[in-house]
Amino acid sequence: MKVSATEEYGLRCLMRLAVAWGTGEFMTIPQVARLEGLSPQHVAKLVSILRRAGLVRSVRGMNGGVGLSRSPKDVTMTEALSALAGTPVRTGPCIGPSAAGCEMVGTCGLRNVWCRISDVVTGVLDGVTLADLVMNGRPGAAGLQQNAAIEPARWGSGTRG
Amino acid sequence: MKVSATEEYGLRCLMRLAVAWGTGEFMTIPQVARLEGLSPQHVAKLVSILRRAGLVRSVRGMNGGVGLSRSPKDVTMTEALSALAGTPVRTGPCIGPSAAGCEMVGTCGLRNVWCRISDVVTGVLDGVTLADLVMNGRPGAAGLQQNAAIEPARWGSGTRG
DNA sequence: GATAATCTTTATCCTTTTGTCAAGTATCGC
DNA sequence: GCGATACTTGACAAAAGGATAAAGATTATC
Repeated sequence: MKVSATEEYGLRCLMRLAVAWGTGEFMTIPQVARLEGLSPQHVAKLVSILRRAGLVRSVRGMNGGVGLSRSPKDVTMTEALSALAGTPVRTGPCIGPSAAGCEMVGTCGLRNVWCRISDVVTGVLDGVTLADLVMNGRPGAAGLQQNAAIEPARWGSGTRG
Repeated sequence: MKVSATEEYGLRCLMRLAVAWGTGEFMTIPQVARLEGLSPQHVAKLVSILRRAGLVRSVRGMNGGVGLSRSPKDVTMTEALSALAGTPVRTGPCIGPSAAGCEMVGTCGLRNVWCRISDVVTGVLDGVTLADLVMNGRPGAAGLQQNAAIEPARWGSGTRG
């Protein structure tokens, strides 16, 4: 069971935008890329996925940028992962060639476990918002804000969207 | 977050062997392959992983076969998935190129969530044995035994290992 | 000892996932 | 309008994971 790179990096980008939401609102893709150590094109691809899912808004042209389309407090990890991977937890029950011939549908013990796991994981993810991620449930979030300040958004005073 | 094919099929093979443990003890790789709709070579590879991990025992030569090395009641899904994938849950916290430059180690909200998820998933997996998987927690396991009877093990009377 | 049945191992191919490149489109400021 | 800045998109390359093929090693039976 594994978290894909797209999920991990996509969430990290969302966290950066969540920090920016509290400071200068929008960031540019190169800024996010630099902070995360990724190429701008890579971040652009992740952002485009998130934009199509409605989690991120973008403004093209000079002084453009990307930002969350709503408050970090209103975006759960379940939503974020669903956007990035289609569904937060992709388990069997019957993947691959044996699916068609699986004579155990409905009574499959393995399937039952996958369902339980999906439930408990979704339970955790539902309870965590982007705001929680950034605040980390404790005052340590100051460290995050510091990082954001390295490359402050330039449009802090503008109203956007 | 996703369960890999190796994990899914590996567990299914273990379930077949768990059923055989209660009937004729050992099965051949082609038998397991036929029941699961996989190629014998593919099953052989999965079995070899499980064998190296100590979960499966094999006997070469004529009348050989593969079987669990201990009772299905003593093998948890945590063990099985650890054998098949190195660790039951592979999440970040810091995967890929941004790992080295991650300035948030220790205070990373995302990492904390991954840890919580790993904990709850492991909690479920620890509580499920191969015997539970096969019995499905209810009397329906009869269906499984029927399937096993399609290709019964031939060495039911022999003592092995 | 020869043969057939069976597991073992290595190499190879295919598919999916990741990541990059390059061309395109939109906006602002002059 | 022109150029600089930024996002958008589709094609492509690299890497990882999944599946197959083929040759090898081992054992029971005759």
